[in-house]
Amino acid sequence: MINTRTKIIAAAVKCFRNNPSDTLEKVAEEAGVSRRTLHRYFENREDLIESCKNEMLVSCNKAMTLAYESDSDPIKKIRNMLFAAIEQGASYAFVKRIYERSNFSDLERKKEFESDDVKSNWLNLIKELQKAERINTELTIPWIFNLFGSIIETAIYAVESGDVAKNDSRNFAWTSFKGAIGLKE
Amino acid sequence: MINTRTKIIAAAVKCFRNNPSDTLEKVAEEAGVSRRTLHRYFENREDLIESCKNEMLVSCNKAMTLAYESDSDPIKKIRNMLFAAIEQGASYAFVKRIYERSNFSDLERKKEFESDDVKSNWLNLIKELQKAERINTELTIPWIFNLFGSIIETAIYAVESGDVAKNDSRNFAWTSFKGAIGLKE
DNA sequence: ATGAAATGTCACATATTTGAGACATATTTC
DNA sequence: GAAATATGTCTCAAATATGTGACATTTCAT
Repeated sequence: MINTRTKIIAAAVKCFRNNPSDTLEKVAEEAGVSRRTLHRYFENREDLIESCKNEMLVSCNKAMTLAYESDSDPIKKIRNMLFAAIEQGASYAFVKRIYERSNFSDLERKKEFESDDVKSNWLNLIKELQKAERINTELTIPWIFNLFGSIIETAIYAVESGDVAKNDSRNFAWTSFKGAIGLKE
Repeated sequence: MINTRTKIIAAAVKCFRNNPSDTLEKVAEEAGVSRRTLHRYFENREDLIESCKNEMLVSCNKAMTLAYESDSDPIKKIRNMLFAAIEQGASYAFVKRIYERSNFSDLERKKEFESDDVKSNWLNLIKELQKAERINTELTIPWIFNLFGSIIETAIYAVESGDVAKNDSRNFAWTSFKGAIGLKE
C-alpha cells in the first residue's frame, strides 16, 4: 500500500539524486501529486531532503544487515551485501550521492547513523580477507570501499538505462568486484 | 596564463558537476569573479553549460587520443587511456556526469561529437581482447564501458577527497580494472 | 603617466520558485 | 449515504535567482 508521503519521497530521491536543486514542482509532478500536497507533507525542501536521507538510509541498512546475516562465509557475506545494495537501486544510488563528497576517514569518524554497523561489519570482512591474503593486499581499504560503491552504482545505472538485464548486472558486478580486489574463490 | 573565461568555466564545471542547478552567484564566487563579470562572458546559464561541455570534451578527447596513440600494444593503449582520463580529473568527471543518463546504444548512435573516435578506438581494443580471449568474454561491452568510467571516477574522487594519493590512485585503478575484466597480462 | 580595457559595485526590473490560505473536489471511512 | 479526510486548483505575497545598465575602480599596455 503505497501512500502519498512514500510516493513523494521516492520521487524526490529520483529527482534529487541527479540535481539537488531540482524544483519542488518537478518533484511533485514526478510523484503524481500537486505541489500544494507536497507542501502539506514536507515543511520545506530541507525537510524533504532530510526525510529522503533518513528513509533511504534505513532501507539500505536493513537490507545490508539482512544480507550480512544471511551466511557465515565471509565471501558470501560480501557477495550478498553487494547484491542487496544493487537490489536497493535508487535508494542506494541516492545515499551514495549524498556521501560522495566525504572522504573515508570522515565517514569512519562520524558515528551519526546506523550504517556504521553495516560499514564496520563490511570493513572487518575485507580486513579479514586481506589478513588471510585472500585478496590483493596492495589496495587500501578506502580504495576498496569506494570501488565497492562504484560497482554497485554502475550496476544500478546499467539496469536503469537498459544496457544490462537485472540478473546480468548482479553477476557482472560480482565478477568485476571479485576480480578487481583479486579475490580467489 | 589563466584568464577569466577559463576560470569561470573551471568553477562552473566544479559546481555543476554535483548540482546542475547551482546558482550563478555560486559559480562566480567559486571563480573568484563577480556575477556581473560572469554575465559579460556568458550570455546565460545555458551558454555557460554548453561552453563547459564543449571545452571539457575537447580536453578529454585530446588527452585520450594522445594516450591511444602513445603505444602500439592494445593493453598499454587501454592503460594509458585510463591514466589519461584520471589525469583529466574534474573534466572527465564532469563529462561522465553529463552522459550518465544515456545508455550505451544511445551513445553509440549519436555521432554528435569527436569523442566517437576515442570511443570507437577504445571499443575496438576491448573487442579485440575479448576475441583473443585475453579478457572475460562473459562481460558485455556496455558493462565494461561503464565500469571503465566508474573506476576512473572512483580514482578521481579518491584523490580529491584525500583518501588516496595521486600515484596510488592510478595504480589502484589499473589493478582493479584489469582484475575486473579478467585481463591476463 | 596616460589611456584603454577589464572588472567590481550597485541598483533595479523581470523571472522563477517557494510557502500557504481559501475553497472546491475527490476519496475514504463508517 | 453522510461525514471526515485527503487532495487539487487558484491565488498571492515573499523569497530567490537572473540579466543588465550605469558608473567607479582596478589592471594592463604603451
